[in-house]
Amino acid sequence: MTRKRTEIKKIDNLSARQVTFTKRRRGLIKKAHQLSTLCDAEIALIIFSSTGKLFEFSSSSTEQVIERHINLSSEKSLNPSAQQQVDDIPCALRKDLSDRARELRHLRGEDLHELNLDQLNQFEKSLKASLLRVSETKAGRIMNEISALKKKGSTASGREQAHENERVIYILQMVKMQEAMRVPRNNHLSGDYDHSSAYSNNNFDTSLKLGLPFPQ
Amino acid sequence: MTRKRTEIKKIDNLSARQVTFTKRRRGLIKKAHQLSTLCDAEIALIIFSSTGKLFEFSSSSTEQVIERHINLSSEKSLNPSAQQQVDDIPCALRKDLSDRARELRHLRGEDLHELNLDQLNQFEKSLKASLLRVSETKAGRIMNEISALKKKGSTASGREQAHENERVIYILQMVKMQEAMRVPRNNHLSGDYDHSSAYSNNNFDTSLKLGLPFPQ
DNA sequence: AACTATTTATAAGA
DNA sequence: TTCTTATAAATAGTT
Repeated sequence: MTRKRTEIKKIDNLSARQVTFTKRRRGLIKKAHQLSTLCDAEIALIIFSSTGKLFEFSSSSTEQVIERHINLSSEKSLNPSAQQQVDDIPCALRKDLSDRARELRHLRGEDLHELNLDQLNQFEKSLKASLLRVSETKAGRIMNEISALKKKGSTASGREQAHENERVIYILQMVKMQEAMRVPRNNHLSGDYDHSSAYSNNNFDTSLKLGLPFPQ
Repeated sequence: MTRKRTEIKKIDNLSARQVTFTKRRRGLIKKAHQLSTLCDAEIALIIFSSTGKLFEFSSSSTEQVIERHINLSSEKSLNPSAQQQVDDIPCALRKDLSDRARELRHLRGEDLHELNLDQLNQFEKSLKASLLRVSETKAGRIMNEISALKKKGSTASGREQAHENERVIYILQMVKMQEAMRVPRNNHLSGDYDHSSAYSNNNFDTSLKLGLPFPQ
């Protein structure tokens, strides 16, 4: 929407993504407010950033709009059990609990035998996505540390400098660690993998030798 | 916002209001979609027109976003007693639920800002451990497939062979995939996995060398 | 955090 | 309703 036409796909660069998120989030909430005012509409807008931070706008209260939405949905759904009474709630809760417990076990790498190969692959994918997020979060932290240091560095003097130097060394270690622990980005299942990235430092034997009478 | 600057207050004229509602509703949903795509955000947008008609947009499912919103709200509120029913059991359950929800969010790479750098490193470690287990599990599956084939191969004859070949190709793809999706070995900082898994039951005469992260 | 060149959204008119 | 168009508003890249 300016300087250049923007393609609508995930922004790779973390800081650019954060900036765009802030700008567009504000714009979106502003528009939501305008629509609710101009046209007397009831609106709830819930936004979770990729880091999990919550932003919301609501013309009345988010809970109220959610309730209205749920009421309408459950009216639509021909499932009367969805409207259980007090007695059923613990039951549903229990189900929820055990579902989550199961997912947790899997995410911790436990009971993986319950999953088939496709599910395992799916799972590996999402674990990698999580790792990527952790990396990004760490990278963000480290950048903040560095820019804070830079600022401070210009005003630091005398004995402060010593402590600061230690801090710099610590951060450099963090950066190295971050480098070393980076996970390859490609996680598509089929075809052409990018072996050029991130695999240069692995010390596994990657040769595949199968004594079967079939082409590799 | 054109031809004339628009004052943000309820539009008196009904048909003008309806026209504006339609236009701006579309615009808003478009923007919400763009934000969710560009910045990898999870968004739910619920719009009730003044006549009570529901319009909604959600990057995943509205219910999912609502649930996340509710979880976060109930976690934040330090007043659990207000949400509780007569029993203690639902209380404990609810607590359990939200604890697990929180851990799940972290494991999915959400809300990582809640963690400090050390916790992030810890977390990265456990994610990698999980990934390793997934790899191992997949490797085990693949090995089993191969040895099953081997056994069958000796007795297979004629037309069975064709189907079997397909199966082998499938497995080879799995093996390749396994290769490509492997995570680089952990480094000094994140530590020390136990690589002493008992994967030496190599009881078929075909030599299989997989770049698996444990000793053969 | 501010600027600005452009793109995008949209109010009014056809 | 749909399309057109003049203009307001949003915003990507830059500083």
